Parts: sequence; C-alpha cells; structure tokens
Amino acid sequence: MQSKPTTIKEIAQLLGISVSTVSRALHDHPSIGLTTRAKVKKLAGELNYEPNQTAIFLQKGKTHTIGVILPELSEAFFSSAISAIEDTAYKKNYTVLLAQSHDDEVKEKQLVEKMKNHRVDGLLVSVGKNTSSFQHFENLKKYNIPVVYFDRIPNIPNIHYVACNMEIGTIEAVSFLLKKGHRAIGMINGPQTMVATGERKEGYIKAMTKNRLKYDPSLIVSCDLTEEGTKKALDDLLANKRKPTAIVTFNDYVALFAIKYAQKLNIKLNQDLEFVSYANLPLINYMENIPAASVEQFPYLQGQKATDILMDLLHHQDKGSNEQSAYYKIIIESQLIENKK
Amino acid sequence: MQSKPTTIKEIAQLLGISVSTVSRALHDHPSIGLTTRAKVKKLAGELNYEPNQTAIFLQKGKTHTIGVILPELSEAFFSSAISAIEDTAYKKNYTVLLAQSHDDEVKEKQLVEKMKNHRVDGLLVSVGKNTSSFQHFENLKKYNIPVVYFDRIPNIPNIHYVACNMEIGTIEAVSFLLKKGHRAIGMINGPQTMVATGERKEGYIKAMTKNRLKYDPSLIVSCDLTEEGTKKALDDLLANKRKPTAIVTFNDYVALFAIKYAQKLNIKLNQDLEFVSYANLPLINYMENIPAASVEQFPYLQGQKATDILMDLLHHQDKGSNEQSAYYKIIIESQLIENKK
DNA sequence: AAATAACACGCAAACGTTTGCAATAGCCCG
DNA sequence: CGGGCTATTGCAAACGTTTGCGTGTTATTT
Repeated sequence: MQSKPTTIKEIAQLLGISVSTVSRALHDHPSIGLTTRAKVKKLAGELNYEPNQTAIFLQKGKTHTIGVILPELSEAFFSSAISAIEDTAYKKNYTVLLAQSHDDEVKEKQLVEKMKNHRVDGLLVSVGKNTSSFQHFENLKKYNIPVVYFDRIPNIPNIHYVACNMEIGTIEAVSFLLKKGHRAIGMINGPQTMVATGERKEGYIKAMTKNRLKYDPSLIVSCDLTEEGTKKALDDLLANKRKPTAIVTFNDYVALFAIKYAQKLNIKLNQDLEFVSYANLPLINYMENIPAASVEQFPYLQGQKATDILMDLLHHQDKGSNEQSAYYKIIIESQLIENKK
Repeated sequence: MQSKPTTIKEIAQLLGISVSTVSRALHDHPSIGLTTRAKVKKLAGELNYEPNQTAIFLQKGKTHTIGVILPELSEAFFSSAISAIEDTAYKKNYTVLLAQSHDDEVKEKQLVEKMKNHRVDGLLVSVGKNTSSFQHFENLKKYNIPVVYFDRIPNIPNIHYVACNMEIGTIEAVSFLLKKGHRAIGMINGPQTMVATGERKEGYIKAMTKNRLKYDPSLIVSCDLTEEGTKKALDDLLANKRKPTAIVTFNDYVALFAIKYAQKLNIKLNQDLEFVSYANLPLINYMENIPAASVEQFPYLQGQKATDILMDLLHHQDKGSNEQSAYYKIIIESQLIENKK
C-alpha cells in the first residue's frame, strides 16, 4: 500500500513514449502534439503525478525556498513579521525555511551554513542583538545568495535592508502630547547601548526645539526594560522637580509595566498622567487601559517589504550581473497611531 | 568573483582520484586509506566544501526537513509552539519548513501538496478551525510521510497526536469558582466543530456533578471567537434567567473581549462578574484587568513533544513497517494557574 | 514532383551525490 | 613462485528532472 510517488519515467513507460516528451507535455511545450499532450496530462492526473521538487532543485540549482533567520520566534514583533514573510512568499510560490538564533552569534553562524547547504535561494535576516561580526552573512555574496536584512540591521555598507526609523514617530508622539497641552513630558528610554534609544532621544529633542521649548535632560531616564527597572524609572520621573504630566515609553511592555504601577500609586490615568508608547504588541487591541497613542513600527509591513525585495533580487540577479551597485535601503517611517479606547 | 560552491567532483579532479573515493573519504568509510582520507579532508577544508543537500536529498529520498502547518503564526500560542518546534528540530539537525493556513481549508490542502512536493520527511500539523475533512492529511500515509498533530487535532482514529486535555483544567477552573462561592457559572465556549469545545463542556459538567450541583445547559453558550460573537455571547448570558456571577471563557482573546465589553456595560469586574480563562497569551502578565485564573496549555511543551514524536517516527519507520498499529497519543494535562494581580 | 519547411518526438547529457560491485595492487603462505 | 587474501580504489548506475540537438515524418511550396 505504500506507493512511491509517481515519476515522469513511469508515465513515459506506460504511454510508450520518452521522458523528455512527457516533461515537455507537462510544461505545455509547443513542440508537443496536442493529442500526446492530452494523453500525458490525463494519465498524470489519474496517477496523481506531482513533480519531485528535489530533483528539479538539483537540475535547476534553485530551490524556490527562502531562509529566515531571526532572534526569537515567540516575540510578538517577529511572529508578526514571519507571518507576513510566509504570506508574501506563499503568493510568489516560495517556501520559507525557518530558524531562530536566540540572539546567539555562534548559532547564527551555524544557521547561515545550514541555510547555504539547503541551497536557499535567498535569505531574510534580523540580526541578533549581540552579533558583532557580519562576515558569515557577507560570505553569502560569493555564492550569489542575496540577503535582505530587516528591523535589526547591521551597521555595514552595501547591504539591502528595510528598517523602521524611530525618529519621526517620536517627534509625532511628543508633538501629539504637546498639542494636548502637556509641557512636562517625560521619557522612559531604553539602554544606552541600543541604536533605537538614540533615535528616540533625538526625536524627543527635535520635537521640543521645533516647538521652541527648552529640552530638559532630567526628563529622560534610562531603563533596562524590566518591570523593576520601569518602576524605578517612573519613580525617578515622578520625583523630578518638574513632574511630568505625560510620558513616552520605550515600548509597550514598559508602558504596561508603568501603567500597572501608576494604577497602584493611585494616579489617574489620562488625567494626571498620560502615556504614549511604541507598538510592539498587537495585543494592545484587547486591553482596556492602554497608552493614548502608540508609535507603530509595522512589523507585518517590514516583513512584507523585505520579502518583496528579496523576490525582486531573485528574479533579476542573472541580468545586472556584477554591475549592481544599487542597494535597497527602505526606511519605513514609524507613525503615531492614536489608540481608540 | 561569483564562485559556485565546491563539488565533490572538483576535489576528485584536483587530487586525481575518483568521486566515489572522495565521497567515502569524507564519510570515513573504512575501506579508504588513511593518507587519501587525510588528503581529501585537507583539500575539502581548504576549498570550503559543503555537501549539496539537494543532491543528497535526491539520492537518499530524505530531506531532513519537517513541515509545519498551523493556522496563524502571529498568535501567541502558535508562535510559542513553533519556537519549540524549531528548537527541538534544530537539535536533531532537522530544518523546518513553515506555512500557515489562516484557518482556510483550501489553503491547508494546497500546503499539504506543497509540503509533499518539497519532500518533507514528516509533518507537524495544527488543523484549521473550519477544517472538516482530513483526507488531505490521511493521503500522506500512502507516501510514508508521518504526520503528528498537535493542539488542534482532528477527531479521527489512527493518528499520532499531542494535545492538551482541557477537561482537567476546566474542572479545576469551575471548582475554583465554586470554591469562591459562585453558583451561577457561565461558559462562553467555542464552535461546536472543535474538539476542545467538547472537552470544556465535559469538564464543566463533571465539575458541577462532582459538587452535586445541577447542570444548567442555558449557562453554556457557543461563540465563533470573534469580538462580535463574544459580545453577543455575553449579552445572552447576562440576559439568562440565572444571571451568572462568573464566566469561563474559551480562551484569553475571548476573555479580553468580554472583559472590555463588560467594562463598557459598567459591570464591576471581580465583584459582579469574575472571569476564568485559558491561557493562550503570555502577555496577560502585563495587564491590569485580567481573568482571575487561567488554564495553562503549555504550547512550548506541546511543540516539543510533537517534534520528539515525529523524530522518533522518522527514525523507526523503516523497521516496524506495516505492523505499526501503535499510535502516539500524548495528552498533556492542562492546569489551572491563578493569576496574581 | 521535388525541394523545403514545419512539426513531433527521442537521445543523451547534466545537476551532485551515494553505493554495490569489479578491479587492481600488494602481501603472506605454502 | 603462484594462489589466495586483504586493502584500497575506480566504474557505473541510480535518484527524477530539464533541455540542446538530432531525426524522422508529414505538409506546404514552387
């Protein structure tokens, strides 16, 4: 009962014709007669013939498969991105090979090797936060495997990437609060080491100066993004000589920690203290007490764009050959979204 | 500069020996002399030789790849599960091919075909909530592609699966509410088509009878798991002649929809109405108004076990041949977790 | 009616690897 | 010194496709 899948060879034998004819008939090659074509297709249908992709891969040197390497599948941002990637790839008839680095540089390197051995046509990467060398990715160029980075991109030249710029969104966020009358606006920012922390700070300052307001450094505090750290940061801000009436937080997790803590301190939300955050969590839709607005980073869109770029690269790599000094550098502007309550 | 990957053939040519010798040398075949073996390995190292998996796949008929089909990658439960699957597969040197059905039966069927064409060695499946026929999965048996179902399992015999039994958790959940003094306990259940719906209902009934209480069918309502459906279900329950003081909801999404709606109706949470739910969302930790308790379903563990089973099947399928009437049926007991607020 | 074009199909190589079998060499032993 | 053995290596088929080229048949042209 354990039937092996039908092969082109069997069809050929059964019909008394050659394999090449069968192959061509199946592909509607013009040089095959209509009657033969019909016969072949009929039998193929009856035998439930499905081409063996591995054989085609070997023959064509293309696998119609793209690899995805990212830090953590279970993080909301990435699971949303991978969802987009899979959707987009599926539409173009590509399959996705998945792997997570857990922010481990060594594992990341192994995964690149593995992807190469599996002969993926291209790679989508969001680099681990500890990754310092990007040679393992750069090596792929030699093998003509294009790489598109997204969200967490390496700081090196000559790469394709799509990322989200936090500055604009931050300016919008601060402006939003200013327009609502707030003047003392606090910020619970991330660790100094992260690029995103700098972008947020810059955005904050630009928004203030654009509105001819003085920038008060004491209103920006760092935070390690844990619940405890958030509490401490909020305490600091509330103890400031200029007590903020609104706070921009590094991300939704921090915002929710802060909101929870503020409630415990009997602070009236959206009255004594208003929050604006960065949307890492799609789940915010399900909640009652949420930041008044969020800076959206569009994980789904990022995944989609990155995949589109990769597809484009895959379909044009034969032509432009070595002259292709053009690199995709897509910046998605973050955008403030007012949360409906 | 665009070097093609090194092949075994090139190594053979460079060394003036045959490909078979190279192949065997690389695999430490005993019949190859030590000196040749060393020479081959040295050159292979220098040329950065990596075996072409697609060729090996074709030759061996095995791809060392497992397919995963699940409804929605961006749902917390599944992203946690896929994370476990990838981790476990990685340890056994397998790669995972990923696809989401979006609960669309037609797409699910296409994906099965695609997986088959890609010659995955085995399949991990969580079926879509509307899937009514499972023939597309059953067909894989003929091709000797083992399937392990997890979480959302079809109600058919002779399959391998790992699932979480909702009954125990539900009994615990209802008992928890009874102990708190509730007598009119409502349940917003899922669609009748899902196995999990039945289990919840059974658990509910058992908990009631165990406590010598009468089971009132009007207190259990179905729901399509959407926000609108949830509102309607809650309306129904609140209009019941015996108005419930506590409600068990099908999952956290439903719970949060219900909680949001209840607040809009000015119902005092944890006072007029208490909720218990099933934990699909790790993010519930970040929120203020949450169900009093949740039934944990261990997505990571489920993914892990399912992958282990599949690995086991893959490594023993040659032997037992057709005598294997033994099917893995792993039940993970759900467990009530009281949410700290 | 002969030359030519158009059509339909088959042959065989190629993709990179594995592996059963054959072949060669060197060696020991009688 | 020849027979047999072992240790090493090569040959070639196989996995399932695709595709350039060649060939035979039929239809069209002048």
